[in-house]
Amino acid sequence: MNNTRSANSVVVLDFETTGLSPRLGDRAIEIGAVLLVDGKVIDQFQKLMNPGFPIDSFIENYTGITNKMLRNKPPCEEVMSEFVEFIGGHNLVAHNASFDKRFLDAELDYIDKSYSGNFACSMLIARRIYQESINHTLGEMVDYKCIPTDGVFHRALADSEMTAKLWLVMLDDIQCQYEFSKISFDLMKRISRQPKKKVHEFLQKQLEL
DNA sequence: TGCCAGGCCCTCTTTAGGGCCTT
Repeated sequence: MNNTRSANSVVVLDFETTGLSPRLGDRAIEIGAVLLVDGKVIDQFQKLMNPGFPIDSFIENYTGITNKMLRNKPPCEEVMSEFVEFIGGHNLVAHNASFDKRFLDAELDYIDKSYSGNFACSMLIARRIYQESINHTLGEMVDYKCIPTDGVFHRALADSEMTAKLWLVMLDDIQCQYEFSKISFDLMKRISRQPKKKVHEFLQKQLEL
């Protein structure tokens, strides 16, 4: 179902992990993701995984994921083998994508697998198009854009669903403000790379092309 | 030996420093 790449499809993902750095031994403990096609969620993925060592109390409190919950869960290698099939050839989105990309790359290295899609970062785009917001955390963006939630934060599927909604709101806002008939994933990536002060000028120029 | 995230981005910048984001 997910093995084809569409210009209008993207997998929005979020990891919960044992810490901030795979290079220092941190591992994934949960992956959540939704597949967006033509602006609609048509599939989702959520699994807890056992990192092979106890998680500390900070992570238990931060995520609500406990050592007891992970005790009988499959190892990261097994879950990530399933998840790479879910990703297929789709492009990828995450909030602060550099973090999730590091963990995705590290976990797939363990099982000698890879993916072909490109990453876009919803946080970098939000910083450019919502420059007046006090900050650009996922929680603040949800409040700022009045995005409905079920009140769950810092769990992988809930955060990936909120990021997906934010992604669609940003597409809609850009499309309405600049009267684009269609906005590609590649254009969103290019927006995220523009200097903040030149984003407006960049988008206006795109309309003239 | 001991320490340890790392990419992005702004500014009192570029021979740097520090805040923002993610867990």
